[in-house]
Amino acid sequence: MLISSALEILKEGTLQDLSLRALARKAGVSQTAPYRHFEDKEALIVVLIQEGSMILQQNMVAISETSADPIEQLIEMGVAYYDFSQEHPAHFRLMFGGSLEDKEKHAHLFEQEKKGYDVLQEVVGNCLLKSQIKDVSPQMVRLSCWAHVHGLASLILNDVMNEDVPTGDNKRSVVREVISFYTRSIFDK
Amino acid sequence: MLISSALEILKEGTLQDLSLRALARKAGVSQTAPYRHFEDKEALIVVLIQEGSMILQQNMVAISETSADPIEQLIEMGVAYYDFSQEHPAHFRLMFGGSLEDKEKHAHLFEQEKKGYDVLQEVVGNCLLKSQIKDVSPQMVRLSCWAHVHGLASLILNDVMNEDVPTGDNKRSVVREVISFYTRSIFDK
DNA sequence: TATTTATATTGACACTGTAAACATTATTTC
DNA sequence: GAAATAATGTTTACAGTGTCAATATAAATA
Repeated sequence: MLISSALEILKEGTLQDLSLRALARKAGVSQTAPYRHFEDKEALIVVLIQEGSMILQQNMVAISETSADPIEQLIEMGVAYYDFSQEHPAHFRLMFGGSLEDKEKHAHLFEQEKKGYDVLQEVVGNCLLKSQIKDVSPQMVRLSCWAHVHGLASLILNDVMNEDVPTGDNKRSVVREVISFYTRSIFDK
Repeated sequence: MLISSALEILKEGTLQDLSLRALARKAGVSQTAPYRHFEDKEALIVVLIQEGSMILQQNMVAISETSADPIEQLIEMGVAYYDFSQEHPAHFRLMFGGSLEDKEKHAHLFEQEKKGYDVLQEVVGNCLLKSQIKDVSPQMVRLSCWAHVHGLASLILNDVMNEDVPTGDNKRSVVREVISFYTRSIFDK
């Protein structure tokens, strides 16, 4: 299918390397055939973003149900966010890399994102309740949480932190350690 | 000059819209003339990244000298990082958006980045000293700090957090608030 | 001045997005 | 089943792109 071909291309290349014509070639079809399925290239990207938002949101919800402790939930959601960035790097980059021209036009895309965001809201709220922190707005805290985990995922995905992040398998355990450190620092008293 | 023209184009467009030919047109010169100045498009991007790294590093160092308290330093450095992302969005995206094919080939680019990173290292080290935190690796903490601020800057730059981040001028004060909240949570006992 | 070097130009090739006109196939409706 | 309709595909074409090769000119140097 066209979409899976697109992901295949993005697996080892950037947005630049993704072309509707290459997709057509992969499908063994004429160059303009994909235009019967996507109005233009942006429409293809939109579909990919939708797909990615769906996967991410599902992962986050699923993870949030594996523990009763909100702080544990938050940590695992963070790790799940990182896992998503590693398992679906193309989706991740499209979703958060500013791939679209005018966000206004595609506001509906963020509906899905907002759902995952609401889950985060709830968990963060529970963490705050449990830890008797006052005088902070829950929105501010969830922004901080998301930013922390998002930055971690972004930096690692783009190979920016080679110095502090080891290569290979223990990368993930370092990520868990950092997220855990952050979360406990914020909420444990 | 070619570079400033490039930045002008990137000001209202993505990497896709930056073309050597458009640069040539802006300079009123033939389409292939820019190839006397840049071996290829990637070489242009490399120069832009170098420039960005320089600016960012200078800003960070300058800011770190305006206070004696390491925690204040760290907060101001975070805000400076955010300011950079807003004042030089094109540079920021190129530097951290995975614009280059093979990072290996351009390892020298990260020398500059490492310098800013060393400054961060030092400030974080001082924060840890002051706050008598034990049992954590300074590298892990600086990774967390950078990730937090980088995520914040990235999300805002890419319009992802419209819900929690107000539009306009008070955006910056929210950013300062979040960074301050984070830093104090981590280091103030 | 003569020679090297830096810069610019023209022309070409293989890509890309995308539009228009046309052809084929599949699906639905009678 | 036959006819009409919708979905899909093809060919051709245009403008824009990165980039190379060959050529010309201007600037700097010997």
